Amino acid sequence: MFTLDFSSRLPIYEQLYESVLRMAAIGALESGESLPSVRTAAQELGVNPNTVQKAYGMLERDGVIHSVPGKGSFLSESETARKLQRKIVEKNLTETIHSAAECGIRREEIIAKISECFNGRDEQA
Amino acid sequence: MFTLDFSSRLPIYEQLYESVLRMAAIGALESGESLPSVRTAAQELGVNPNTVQKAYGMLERDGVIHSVPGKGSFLSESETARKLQRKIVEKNLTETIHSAAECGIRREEIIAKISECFNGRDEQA
Amino acid sequence: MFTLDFSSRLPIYEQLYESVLRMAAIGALESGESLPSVRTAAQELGVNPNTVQKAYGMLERDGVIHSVPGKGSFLSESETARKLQRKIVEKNLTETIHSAAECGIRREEIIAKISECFNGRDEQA
Amino acid sequence: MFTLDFSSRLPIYEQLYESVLRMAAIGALESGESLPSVRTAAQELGVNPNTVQKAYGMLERDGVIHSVPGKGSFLSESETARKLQRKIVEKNLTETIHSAAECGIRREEIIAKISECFNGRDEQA
DNA sequence: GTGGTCTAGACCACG
DNA sequence: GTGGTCTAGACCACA
Repeated sequence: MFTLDFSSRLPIYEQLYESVLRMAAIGALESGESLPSVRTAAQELGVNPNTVQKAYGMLERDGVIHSVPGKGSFLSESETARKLQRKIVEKNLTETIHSAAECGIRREEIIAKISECFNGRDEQA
Repeated sequence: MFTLDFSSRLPIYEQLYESVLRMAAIGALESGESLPSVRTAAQELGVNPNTVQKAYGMLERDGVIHSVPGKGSFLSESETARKLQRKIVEKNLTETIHSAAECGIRREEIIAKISECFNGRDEQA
Repeated sequence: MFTLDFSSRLPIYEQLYESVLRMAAIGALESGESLPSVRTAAQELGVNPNTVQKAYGMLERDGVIHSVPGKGSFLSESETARKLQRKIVEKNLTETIHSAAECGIRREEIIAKISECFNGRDEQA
Repeated sequence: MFTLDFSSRLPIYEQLYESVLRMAAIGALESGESLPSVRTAAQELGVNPNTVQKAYGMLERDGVIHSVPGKGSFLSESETARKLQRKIVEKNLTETIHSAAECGIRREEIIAKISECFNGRDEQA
């Protein structure tokens, strides 16, 4: 379901947060769809329920999901997820490009990198 | 001297590492130039000497600086710093662009962002 | 019939309790009027019968309704509901105003808020 | 230092959150002032460090405090706390007054309540 | 010493 | 069964 990298420096709960957000943003999860329960997710991912709870808590705080005690956790309007995800990615982009510019990477090189990354993607659209 | 942000989530030693690396990469520090001693830097930056020591240690490990016992720390070939910095920035760029592509940001939007960031820079070159 | 907000943090049974109490207090339900059966209400509201049972139980405990075995639940003297509701609201008011006063909100601001809330209400009375 | 009510329905971490926020909002804590460490606060309050951590985490997320690993937790601009506190209290006021209006409490009664609550307060100003 | 993450396991309220 | 809170205790990174 969700991907975790235990050797990463990023906390597990943050990875899970991003994982759910990303899936919601790209439409792999739909509005109102129910997420795996805290315990189920914990078991499947091999982590402690508290860790999942923390990730779900952050997602709820940010309006991406809403948890109903006794019922489960559900995706809120997927538009919320899309907007949030986009905001995060844009922030990352701006920061990264700035730091690239600062150390003398030329505009053309970045654009070349973009082409690399988009290889085989645009053709689908 | 070097820039630190104490409210950042990045460890101080890592910020210091990046700060020295960046200054070396853009030529603000020259090959062979001497760095402030661990104690001096610690005092000026208002941080623990251990923290400076750790940053210097990492820089030495990566060949950016070299310590001469009893004399201090000196910048190695600035070309080393430039290469390393470039490698890091390119890695960041690739990752960021990939994640942007993954969540549906279009190629044109990224290029637009680049133009924003480079505004007023290219003219200087 | 009754209003429930499933995304609220308040338990459903408590929302239902308040909803019935409010309707009784404002006269939308009259003395002796029969309430929907536990099962009917549960079905219409899309909640678990246990939940309705719990709300009804609390209302009966507080003398707002009374159940006649085999016949159903009926509103008691609506005066009871009014008094209870009033007691609750007054308690809330006192607490809220106190906490507002504690953190430096001025008397005039609260009175202004009251005018906002009563806009278009007093005229009806 | 901070007040907790273990018999309250409000979670401890939320009580602690509100307690710190209130003290910051009324100026009992000043900008930049250091808060008791997680462990210290936990011991003094007789709760688990994790509980304090959760409260501190929420305060940091809301910009009221900022935690520096290895150094401690510090109050951010106290203006942030004041604004947040005010926003919360105003929301409570509006809700409470609305519900009072809904069940037929008259404007004058609420104003009378205000006078009760402000007894002995305004004279200080 | 500090904050931060994670686990294991208990208990409660809700449905 | 569900989510939510809390505890106890471990471990890490940082200063």
